[in-house]
Amino acid sequence: METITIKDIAKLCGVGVSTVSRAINNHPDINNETKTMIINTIKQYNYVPNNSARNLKRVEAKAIAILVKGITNPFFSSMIKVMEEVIEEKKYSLVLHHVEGNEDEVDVALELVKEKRLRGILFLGGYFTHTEEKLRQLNVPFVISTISATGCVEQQMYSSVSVDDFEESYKMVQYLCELGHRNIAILASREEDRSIGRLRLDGYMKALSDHKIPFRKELVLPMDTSIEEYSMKNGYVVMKEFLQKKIPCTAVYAIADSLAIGACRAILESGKKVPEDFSVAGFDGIEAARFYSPSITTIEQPVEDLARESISTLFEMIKNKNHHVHKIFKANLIIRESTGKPTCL
Amino acid sequence: METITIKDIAKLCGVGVSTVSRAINNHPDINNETKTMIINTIKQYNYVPNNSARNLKRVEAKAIAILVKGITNPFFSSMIKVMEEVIEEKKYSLVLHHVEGNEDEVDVALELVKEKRLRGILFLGGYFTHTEEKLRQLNVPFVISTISATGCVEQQMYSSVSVDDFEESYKMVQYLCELGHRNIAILASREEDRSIGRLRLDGYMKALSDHKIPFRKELVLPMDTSIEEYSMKNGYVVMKEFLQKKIPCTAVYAIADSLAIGACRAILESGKKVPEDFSVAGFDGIEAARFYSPSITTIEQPVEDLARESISTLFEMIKNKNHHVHKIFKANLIIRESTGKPTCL
DNA sequence: TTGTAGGCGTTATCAG
DNA sequence: CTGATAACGCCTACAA
Repeated sequence: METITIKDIAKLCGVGVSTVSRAINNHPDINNETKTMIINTIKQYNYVPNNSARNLKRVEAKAIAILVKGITNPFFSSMIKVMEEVIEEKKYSLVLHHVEGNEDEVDVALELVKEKRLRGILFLGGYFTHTEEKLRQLNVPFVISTISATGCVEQQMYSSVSVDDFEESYKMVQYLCELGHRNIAILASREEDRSIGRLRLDGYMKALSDHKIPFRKELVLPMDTSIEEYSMKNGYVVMKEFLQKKIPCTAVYAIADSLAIGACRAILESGKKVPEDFSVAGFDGIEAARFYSPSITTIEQPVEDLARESISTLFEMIKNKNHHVHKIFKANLIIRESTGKPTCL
Repeated sequence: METITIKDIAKLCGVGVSTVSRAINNHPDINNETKTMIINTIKQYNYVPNNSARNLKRVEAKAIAILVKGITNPFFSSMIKVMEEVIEEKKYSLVLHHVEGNEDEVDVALELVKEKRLRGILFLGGYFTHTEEKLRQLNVPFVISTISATGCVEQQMYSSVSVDDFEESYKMVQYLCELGHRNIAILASREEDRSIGRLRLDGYMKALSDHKIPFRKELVLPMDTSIEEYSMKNGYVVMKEFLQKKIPCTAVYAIADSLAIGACRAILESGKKVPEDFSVAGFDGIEAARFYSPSITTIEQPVEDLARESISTLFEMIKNKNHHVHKIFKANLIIRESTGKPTCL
């Protein structure tokens, strides 16, 4: 019961291996009868072609990969779902690959390109601060989705699709300011973060300054590095600690919905109410924010648009190597129950 | 700038390919100087070995795969995290592979085994109603995690690790009964479900009957098949529809926390309260259930135990082909804010 | 310690 | 329409 190969099938059918190959791959030049005959024996003997051998030989597969850093993120899940559909429509095969926290997504990509003969790559999540040299090695088209192009590398090399994290963050904080809040805490990312977390923090700072509200460091609450990033628990723990300090504050803006939910819980447990005592706002527009109670005011990213545009941009790049775009989508401020005017003016 | 291979490196270094291979794979029989020299040129030319070629040649890699059906499920995410750690400790490499909704997990496994020369497989999620014949083809050890062994195939072929879905479900419904509830609705899976959804429903029915409560079909609310299974939205929509019927009912038991959260929201929006008007309970013990407000009473699956036992069982099977176990863990009933005595007796 | 040669399972090329 | 046969890129005897 050793592994059965294409040769075995060929022998069994009394034909050459190339004929079997043709049968498997739906090649046109093959007699219909021999084909069905071959297919039958394949079924009978449960023959499964070896993908490694295929990939090795094939010049270029019609395959693209999605590299996801942070598969837990429910926001990515919905993006992937849409992408899967589109890729299938295009008759491409999809390699969905998860990048672990300590891996370098570009290194992973480099390997995968060789292994699977990819035509293109889609990066989802991660920080994406890579040297130009490294990106250049990746000689297939790629688009960075969901991460604002921070402009640290040459933009002619790739495409990106995202919302304007700075701008949208500004929008949210502006909304809070206009409600009358002046002491707005922000649940932010770790201080070293140079990616979206940073941009969202910058948006917060700009909005404050435009509303003549002095920036106060003690209202910036970075995530706890000992707990999983962007988790509800992280928001909960950080908020709990903040509440103990009794720093005057009427609103909390979390740079992710999950953090906002955790923060709400911490507030409620401290005997305070949302939005009466604290307004709480999030970012992303995940399902849980909508069903939480109170439902969470958030910036809803246009998942469907982001996903579709990412994919179609990638296909465009595959067709035309010199094509590249940096597309920014508008997100929506969705006002829900968790925010309101400050009561304790 | 064509793809660079091991031959190129060999030529560049003025050595044979085997020497390069030895350098790459940390073989002992190699001069240290030549080795560092080779490693350097590899770095300089950004050479990356082709995994397809490697897999093709390798007899058996130290690799195991996790096949996940339903990567969205936050419960699986936490399991995977633990498994990753353990696998790394054991110096095995992990192939994490996502099975799409319409794919057959065993077919996928069959391909992967050949492609990657796997030593073992771990199945997470899915329904797992496969013919014995098909499972037999899979001639590497595998363990089914999280899914109760339904006993429809010979149990000597594989191992399984899970909680007793029937028993735990019974526990929850019993708790609700003992609180005094007699009209308990269940948010269940689709009717055709023969897997955990069915077992949890059976546990519900048994508990009712043991408490002399007649089973009433109108209190069984199957998920909406047009919406994603086990999503908050599904729970929300189904519950909303149920509430409109005004069927007498004081408690809702959802077979997943996500459904419970959606249901809570529907109840709250209808102007009723949890737990005063409706007690709501879930199953799984996901993070969101803990941070929701009201926090959700649930059956918490022992994630860490399940994950560790799954992996160690698999390694045991790899060592000893005849080894197999069907391990059942106890889960914990966690009583939180969403349940209480019925007020409208 | 190092190099040469053969083969892993496919597909592509090119004669028949 | 079909069948040899040569790659694909790497690893591993085996010989040196």
